[in-house]
Amino acid sequence: MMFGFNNISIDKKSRFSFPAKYRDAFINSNENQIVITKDPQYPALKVYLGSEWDQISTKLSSLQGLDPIVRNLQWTILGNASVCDFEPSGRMQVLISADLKKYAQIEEANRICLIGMGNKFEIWNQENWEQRQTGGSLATEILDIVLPESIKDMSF
Amino acid sequence: MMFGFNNISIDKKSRFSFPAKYRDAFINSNENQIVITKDPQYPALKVYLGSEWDQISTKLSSLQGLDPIVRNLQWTILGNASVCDFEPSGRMQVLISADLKKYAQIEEANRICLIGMGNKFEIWNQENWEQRQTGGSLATEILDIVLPESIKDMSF
DNA sequence: ATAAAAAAGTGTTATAAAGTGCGTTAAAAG
DNA sequence: CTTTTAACGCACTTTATAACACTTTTTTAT
Repeated sequence: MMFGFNNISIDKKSRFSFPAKYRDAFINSNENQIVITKDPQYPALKVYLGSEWDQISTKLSSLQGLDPIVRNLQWTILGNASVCDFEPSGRMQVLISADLKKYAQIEEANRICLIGMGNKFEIWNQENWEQRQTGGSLATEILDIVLPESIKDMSF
Repeated sequence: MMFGFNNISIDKKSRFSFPAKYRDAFINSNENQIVITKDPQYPALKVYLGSEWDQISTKLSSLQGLDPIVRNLQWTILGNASVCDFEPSGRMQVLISADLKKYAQIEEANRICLIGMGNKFEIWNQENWEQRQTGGSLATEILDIVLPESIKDMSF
């Protein structure tokens, strides 16, 4: 399990490296892939370990896509996923694509917030994160989703 | 069980050590990890033993994150947790990260209040603690949370 | 269509900062 | 007075990041 707040840098080529404290967790769970995709509610990114992603993506893609909310979630989460090969014993570096950077509004910044949420991470633009944590609301956030039964038990 | 009030020092590298009186309790419960995170209501920190943390974090991360109140709690508690390896037979020293120090308003102080609450501890800035104990209210405290059913039975 | 140039991606190294461990001194407790 | 505990200082280790070099891919111009 990976927890905690990290303010880290992204280099000129849009790479960041996971803090060393997560290395053991990655090695123990034997991960060699990392998936970055859009957060469906906020201007932020989700980062899943390969095994976790397999479960989520399998379940999500099997749902009935005629429901508009489900379809939207499928588009957002599945349709923007970027799979990165990942070497836990190495530098644990990953690239953030231009699209995802744009979505999370971290285009010109060289720092991001990487938030360990247990079985996944979130990536935030620093200003957005601070605003959100101090109670401010963000222009693009989507809160009033009425969830269909099929995904009420899923957590992304 | 660990109880009682302690006024202790933090060194230049932001480490503190648990008072020796808690050593037996740590050894008996066979803990080798300590988790420090934000208190969701007050400008203070919570300190959990590893086993206690496992329960809380597992439950909290399994909840439906599309609910904004749940998501906020997940951010605060999971997203700020700092897991420290911990040797109960040794110096019982742990590091407080810069972020957590800032949250608890203990940035420049070299003393903190460590309060044993049974199965967890709290860490307070001394002035805040005194003010709180004498009935004063604190600027950043958040009291008016309406909890969803899913977390009404949890205690943090 | 081909070659040159530019851009994007990958990997390595060096250095400053952050974190860790341990011995010594000072203070408190028995 | 002796023993234990807390606080401090120092040295060592690890980590993060910026800078640089190289490779691959894409774009541009002839």
